Amino acid sequence: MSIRASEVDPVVWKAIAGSSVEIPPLNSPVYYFPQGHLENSSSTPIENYNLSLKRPFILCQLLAVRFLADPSSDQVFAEMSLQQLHPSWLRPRNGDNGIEQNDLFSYAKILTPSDAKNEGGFSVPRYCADLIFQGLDLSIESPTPFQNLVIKDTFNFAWEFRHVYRGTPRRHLLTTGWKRFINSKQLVAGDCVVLMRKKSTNELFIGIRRAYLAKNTERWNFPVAALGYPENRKERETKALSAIEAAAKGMAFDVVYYPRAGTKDFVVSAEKVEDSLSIFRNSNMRIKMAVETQDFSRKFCYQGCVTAAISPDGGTWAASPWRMLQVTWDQSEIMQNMNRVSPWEVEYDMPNPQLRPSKKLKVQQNSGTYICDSRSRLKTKSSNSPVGHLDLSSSNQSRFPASIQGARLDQNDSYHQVFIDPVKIVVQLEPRTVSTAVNNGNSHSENLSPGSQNSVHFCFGTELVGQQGYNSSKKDVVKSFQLFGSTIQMADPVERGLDNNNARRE
Amino acid sequence: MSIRASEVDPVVWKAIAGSSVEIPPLNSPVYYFPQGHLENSSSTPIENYNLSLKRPFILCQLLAVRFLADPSSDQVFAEMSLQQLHPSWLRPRNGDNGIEQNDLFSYAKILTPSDAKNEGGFSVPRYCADLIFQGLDLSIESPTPFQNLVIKDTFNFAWEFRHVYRGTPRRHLLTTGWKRFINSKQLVAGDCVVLMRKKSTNELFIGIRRAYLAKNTERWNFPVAALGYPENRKERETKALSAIEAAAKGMAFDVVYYPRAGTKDFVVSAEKVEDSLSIFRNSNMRIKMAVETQDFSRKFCYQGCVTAAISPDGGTWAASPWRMLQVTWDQSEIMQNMNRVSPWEVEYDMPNPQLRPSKKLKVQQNSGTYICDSRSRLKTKSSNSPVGHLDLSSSNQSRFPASIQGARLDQNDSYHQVFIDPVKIVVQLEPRTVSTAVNNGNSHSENLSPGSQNSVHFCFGTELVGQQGYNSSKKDVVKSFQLFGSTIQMADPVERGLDNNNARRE
DNA sequence: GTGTGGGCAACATGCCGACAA
DNA sequence: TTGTCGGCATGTTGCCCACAC
Repeated sequence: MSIRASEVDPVVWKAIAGSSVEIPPLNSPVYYFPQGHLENSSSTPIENYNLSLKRPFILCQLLAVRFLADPSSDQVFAEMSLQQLHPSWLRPRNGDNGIEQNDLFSYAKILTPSDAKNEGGFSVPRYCADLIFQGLDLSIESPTPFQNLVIKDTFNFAWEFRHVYRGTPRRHLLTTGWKRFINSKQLVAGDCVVLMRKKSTNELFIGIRRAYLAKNTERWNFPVAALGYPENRKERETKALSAIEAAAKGMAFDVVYYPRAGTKDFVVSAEKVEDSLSIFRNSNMRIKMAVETQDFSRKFCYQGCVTAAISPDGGTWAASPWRMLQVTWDQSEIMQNMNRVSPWEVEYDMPNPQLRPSKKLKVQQNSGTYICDSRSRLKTKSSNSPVGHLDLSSSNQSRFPASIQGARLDQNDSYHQVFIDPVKIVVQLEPRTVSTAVNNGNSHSENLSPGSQNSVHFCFGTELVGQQGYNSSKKDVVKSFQLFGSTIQMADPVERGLDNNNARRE
Repeated sequence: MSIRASEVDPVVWKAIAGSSVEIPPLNSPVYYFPQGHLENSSSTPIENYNLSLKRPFILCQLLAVRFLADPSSDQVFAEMSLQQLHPSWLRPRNGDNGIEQNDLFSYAKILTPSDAKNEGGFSVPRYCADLIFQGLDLSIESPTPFQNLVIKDTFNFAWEFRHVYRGTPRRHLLTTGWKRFINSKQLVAGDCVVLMRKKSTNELFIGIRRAYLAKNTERWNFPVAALGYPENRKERETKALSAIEAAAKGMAFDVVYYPRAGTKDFVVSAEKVEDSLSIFRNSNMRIKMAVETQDFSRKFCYQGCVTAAISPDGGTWAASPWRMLQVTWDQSEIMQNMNRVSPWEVEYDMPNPQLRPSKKLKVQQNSGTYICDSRSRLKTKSSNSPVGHLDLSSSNQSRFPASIQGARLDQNDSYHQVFIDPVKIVVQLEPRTVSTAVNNGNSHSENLSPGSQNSVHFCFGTELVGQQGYNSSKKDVVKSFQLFGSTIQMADPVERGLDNNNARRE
């Protein structure tokens, strides 16, 4: 596939991929989530894989990114080279992956039936014309002033369109050349075209993003070699599995990432993940999530309520934060397939802005030491313990004071215990003590008793870690492990029914 | 593929496949040539396979035939079920494989550029119209008398064509509907359409045979799933190889046969093969071969001269008669890719008709005993000797008197020795003594000396077998084996340069 | 401001006899 | 007899404005 794929200007790539896609900066530390990789590459449910991974996430360095487009489907995708990160290997940050510069205007429009009809042209919204076709001479006299535009696609193939500004009232239209374009690209109503103009050169670009929202429609018969075609799923799955295998061994590996509706970025900035996991949260906590509008040109914030944190209690994905949060959305009909999200996808509604960890605060706090970063990163790689898939050791507890300090600076001074029911595999969030922090006021389930459900304890926040570390007295029944700066306790399932406070700790 | 393939009326199938295709009668004994199977299924040169077969041909019984068409390419092909034949298993002959009945008129025409042009119609040759569209009312008054014809394709899909008889001078044309047909079938100039009418029902049929003569043209980009598409070659090759494996073990096996230019039938009537190999021949012998005209509706006889019999002197295909004869054709420019043919494909020019073994003579001779058949068939299966790929034993010499008698009745009383050069892998035919038979008069190379080339001796004719059998005195250097009623001597390569008569025999 | 429909002109398709090989 | 060409009728494409939401 690499042979056939074509390089795309990163800025153009990003505009086509959409605003919800985030490619971390080159050489930055990232978390690689095999679960997300499989979701993105395959149609097999995650549960059906029998992998043996030490942990469900791998801290990596993003060594290289290639921004590509698949000629057969005209869809953009990315290849990323990753390697498991050892802090001593960390290369100097070079934040430029090519898509940060702001040299591009872009406008996305979902094709209307009229746009996609075989006879007609393309109706250019006024805002789009002003933004992209700026500088056209519209004063040419009748009849039908027009000029031809040359717009390049992701393969640098130039398409010529006749642009007219006519009708009563006047409007912008692309006529001659448009039919050839939609036929050639096999576009139908509902697909999205992205019109772009590079500020510096005034070059015009056009990209397309097909409407793959409904997976089981006939649209999947379209020869989208790299995307949904069943024949290629197997191949992609195989690739993903061998990437995971290489990743687990610490070898450098390549992943292919297809931005498309329904799947998430599985290579996520380490900072983002750690921030999200170090933030205080509780059950029924109000959250919001920015979701792309249908034409993915803008984002819209949906609000909802965390009802549970769900994670398998065993197997490969045990205690994985991937899609950990179960959310009930206020507009549940719109957000039907968004019920499971990962912590770094959402923002927390904090009435008191002081409670929201800001990047600036973070930077101050970490200046010179990267306390928070090193804390969790060490956890993901320091363990040689063969017990299970995650670090189940307390070998890093000597670092906790630093992490506690870091957390305190974050003002996450309250902590919560999370109880996993090993049968339902549901983690219940329950607020515990509140020390210095102001509660967010939405925890109306504060007294909800997990009573009969506790067996594995997820502990968010950091004070708990310290307390656990120093308060633990019993052994051998409960396993504890480190997850992103939290100590996680795994109780023996037979202990189910015990009061939380009686859950044994190591 | 079988799932997608569609059954075709055997008579229609045969008309589309062409006159050079011969499917032996059901339950009849046939020879299966793995070489030919690979040629038909794959593009890999035969030499590159590393197979271990006891012999390069397998006597089988044709258990079943399915006449099919591939929906994606609209090409006909056949599936045959075969099983290695033990005489005791021979089922009663039931000669009806469905394609012997003569209930069909057919006419084939290669599409002209005008026929295939997107604008025009199809010009129906007068003979075709008389034969196929017989009974049309051509007396309808002007302007443009016409009537619509319904013609079914190989999938029983009915196409409607407007037939007109017009122009000055008058001619038959298919107009409306024709364009849709050629576009739908993706026909181009050079492809062939076969028009058919069933006599009994007056139903009309249409089949197509694509012009795959030039293999490395763009035409191979056409999605001919079952035929030339590289992706499917591998699959077909794998199927062929597993069929060969099963065949070698004596298990029943299925083969898929694609009639197409450049490859030959690889399941051939046993009688035909045996007849061809028991016929007297010599170097520079005049032969003729019936080759289909380009529209494969008729045959044309080309004449030529056998210059050599070529066969590998070792390996899987040692001494295989498949494409054994090297021929120089009188019209060499037309017959460019026909330089290698199998003996059963050609006829021998015999000025004296008494010398030509006729079927009637054969039947008389074999009545009740099938001497000739059982002779060669036993040879192909009687050996348990592990020495090499063919029978290298003399264990059947007790049967030779019968075979000699059979051969004598065939009046093949002269014999010839064939010398294989183990380096050039070329078998030279040389006439030896002529006893009762009249020479064909073309053997102007009678005195050509193979001198320095002899090492393996192919002996055609049967008297030689007897002579060899009784004259041999030396051992251990030369291996001899039975091939279709001939004893074949393999000399040690180091013996090259010896006079033929000194070649050691077992 | 923008989607859709009807009118209509320009264009493409494909049927025709003429002609020639 | 039949392949191909130019002519021309017919059907289709796609540009245009009007109108509606």
